[in-house]
Amino acid sequence: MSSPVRERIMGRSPDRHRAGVWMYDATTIESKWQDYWDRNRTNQPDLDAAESPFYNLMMFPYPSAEGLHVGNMYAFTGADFHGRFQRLRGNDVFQPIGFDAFGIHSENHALKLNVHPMKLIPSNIANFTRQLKSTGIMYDWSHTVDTTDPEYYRWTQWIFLKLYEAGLAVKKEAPVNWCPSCKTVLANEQVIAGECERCGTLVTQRMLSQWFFRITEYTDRLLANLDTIDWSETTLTAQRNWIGRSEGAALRFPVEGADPIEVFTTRPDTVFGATFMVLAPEHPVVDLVTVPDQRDAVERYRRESAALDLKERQKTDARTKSGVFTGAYATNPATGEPVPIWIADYVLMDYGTGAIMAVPAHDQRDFEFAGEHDLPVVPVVIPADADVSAPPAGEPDLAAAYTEHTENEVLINSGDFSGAPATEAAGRIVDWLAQRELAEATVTYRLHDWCISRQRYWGPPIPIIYCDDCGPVPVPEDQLPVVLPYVEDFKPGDDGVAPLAKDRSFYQVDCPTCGGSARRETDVSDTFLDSSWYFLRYPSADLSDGPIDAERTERWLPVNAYIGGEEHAVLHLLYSRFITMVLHDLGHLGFEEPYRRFRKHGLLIRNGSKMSKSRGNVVNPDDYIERFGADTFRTYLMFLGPYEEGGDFRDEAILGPHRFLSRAVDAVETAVEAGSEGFPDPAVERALHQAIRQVTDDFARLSFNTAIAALMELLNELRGGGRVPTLDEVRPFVVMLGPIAPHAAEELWELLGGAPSMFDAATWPEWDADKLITDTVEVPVQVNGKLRATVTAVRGASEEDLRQAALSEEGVRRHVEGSEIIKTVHVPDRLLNLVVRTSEG
RNA sequence: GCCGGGGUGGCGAAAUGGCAGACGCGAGGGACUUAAAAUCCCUUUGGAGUUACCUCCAGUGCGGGUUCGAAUCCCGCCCCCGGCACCA
Repeated sequence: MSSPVRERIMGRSPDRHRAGVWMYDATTIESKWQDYWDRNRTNQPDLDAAESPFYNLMMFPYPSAEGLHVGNMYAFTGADFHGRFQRLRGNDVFQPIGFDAFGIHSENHALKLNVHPMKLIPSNIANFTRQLKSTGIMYDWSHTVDTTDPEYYRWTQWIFLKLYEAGLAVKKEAPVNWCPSCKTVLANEQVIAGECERCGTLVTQRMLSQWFFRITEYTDRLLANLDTIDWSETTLTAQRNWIGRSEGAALRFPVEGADPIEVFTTRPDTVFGATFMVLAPEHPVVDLVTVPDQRDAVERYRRESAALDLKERQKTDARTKSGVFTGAYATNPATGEPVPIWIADYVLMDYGTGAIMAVPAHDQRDFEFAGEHDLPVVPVVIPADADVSAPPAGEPDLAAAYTEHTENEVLINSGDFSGAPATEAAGRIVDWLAQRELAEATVTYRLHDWCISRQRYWGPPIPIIYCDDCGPVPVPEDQLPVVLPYVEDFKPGDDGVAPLAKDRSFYQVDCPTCGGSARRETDVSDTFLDSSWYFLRYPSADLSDGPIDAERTERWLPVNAYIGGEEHAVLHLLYSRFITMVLHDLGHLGFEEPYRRFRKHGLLIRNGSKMSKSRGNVVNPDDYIERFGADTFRTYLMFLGPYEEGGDFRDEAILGPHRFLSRAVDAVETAVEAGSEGFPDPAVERALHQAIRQVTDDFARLSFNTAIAALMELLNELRGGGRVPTLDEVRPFVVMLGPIAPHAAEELWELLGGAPSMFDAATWPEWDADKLITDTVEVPVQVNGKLRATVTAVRGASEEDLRQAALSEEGVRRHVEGSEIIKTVHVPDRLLNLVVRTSEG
């Protein structure tokens, strides 16, 4: 009762009944070990000499003013379980953290609070740091990254210059997504269903001169390399879909007064059914071909569609497709027939060639358009089993004309190709047209170049100077960083001019080349550029004369394990792959894929929807950590459900993990008091080895909920029937508890006489296959696949022995009597199934 | 509409071709206690029959199929969640 051991751990304090539940003194233990780790640099691997480096990365947070929320912590805790597991397995684990603190997100928040981001961000970071340190996550705080630190973004700017030198950063006038509320350009990836990702405002289109990274130069590699990296399958699929490779053909439709109009199609086999063409309203050919009579109507339509915001343009009822005839005709390259040229806003200028051949019989949208504007519909593909000899004639039946593309189709109404299978005809038609230079096989991608210009304040200035005489001049490397100046009025203007354009002392400079008067670029770069290389910086965060140290990078990268949210599957994860590839090609990196392994974690659900700030259902972890301790909260979060699928946050369930840890402490304390050693009980020893096998496998595949369940089961076994476990029994248990509840595990490890820190001293237990084997096994016996009995048999018992044992069971006999056993299925030591047929039946 | 992930007790879940519901929450009962809390023990899918014990039937969103055997594999639906969306 009052043994020194108990005094020591529990302190016999009134605190033992916290949260209405008995518990060990988590507060004291957790601060004790956090101090210990800090003082002894426990979490700082030797970056220059580690022999078994393991880079365990998690997605760094944006430090919001609300602080760390449980969703962040869920992500980090899973990654920490994995990192600590790797550490106990003998690896030198580098697990850094940082802050993605630039960007519209932060800036908007500063605007809302009316606090300058240069004041707000540091205090947010301080708060995040405090919270993160309370979670017991194994961060190396000596190598953090803050993207707003000039010593960091100096190298972000350096990367821009490298791309510029390589011709991969170009300025071009382009229609861009414009958010009227955020007053800035958005990348396609930031437009969600026609709305701004940040504020939900409807996005409009504008023409602006912008800096683009030519990521489209890398599409093939970005796609092909996906087959070589070990990532969550769903993430790979998301990236493949985003890159959006589609194979097809470019077909040219000759037209008078202009070059032939090129279209892209994935179905060249349907070209005989192309009865009209549709161009995007902005398409340059429109000006050349529109007949005088139609000019007014065309101009009006163009103005109308330009004024529509994206959302409006997209949600237009599909059955009322607007459009205007240009009065001009092109020639269908296959039929030689004239086809009318229309413009319509359902054709997008920035996909394919901005023009389509319309095949109304076989495309839903073209069909609707034809119906709306009374255009001819000619079916050219029918199922192979349909009646080819009787093609539809006379008035086209619009409702019937539309057919889905299916396998086993053949062509009709297609000249010499009629009767040919559609898939095969596609290639032949392209070849046939190619002979007359009217077609070629091509590939089109959905992926666009990456617009990195932002007409905002809170980002790294783009390091370019415009000189009247020399043109755009890159800022010389030795003049980096181009420091973001303090600007009192950092609000964006709605004229598309960045806040920095109001600061003459910033933009007025001499040309670095000719010395003449020049003007700095006043746009800043996209936040995704900041985060596209942060993981490269971590190991070299203490380096000031370069972005990365070659030797350290060689030792630690590529990243061994990256864990993060699926929401970044197509943004950050694509951009960072691209930047890594470019730096590789420019000779700065020895690898071209940044993350060897990526696993997405699931979403935390609360009240039926995902936990996010925009849904207002976020939970702050501070209260839980204070009431139950970080160890309990960590265990609870990972016990909710499968880590890769997410979980339902219901806090009443936290008592389970809480009791588990309290019982674990109690078990080790009683073991130390009793002081017994060895493995006196074979059943318990077997349970221990089973648990080691299960927990080891589960940690390796991030199945944390089942790993915790296995340890709970083991603990129940160790304490079953009031049993006092031995020291040898609890030792491996404590080690396996390490990744889950590191503070408690350290305390118990020390109590067991181990040298701190356990993460240096302890080794992960091994399971012994011999110890798992029992002399006898319980074999389920089925009759016709239904369980009828379980028989105890010696391991490796023969089918005949099992059969005899089974037939002596009352429950089996009842179902076999009066029937004939026609077959026996025997899975050694696992199952016996007797298949019977009723004799009288 | 398209892509991805799901649907199993009152709840979170486990089991990936071989004993469905491990582990935990909640609930009910009991022990301890003056009492409460905490702790410990038992019960907990539904139905039926026998009530020491146990037996039978049904059951993993719905309908089919493959198999000696299906939550798991195949086909066709329905519903929920997340993402994308006139992508030619």
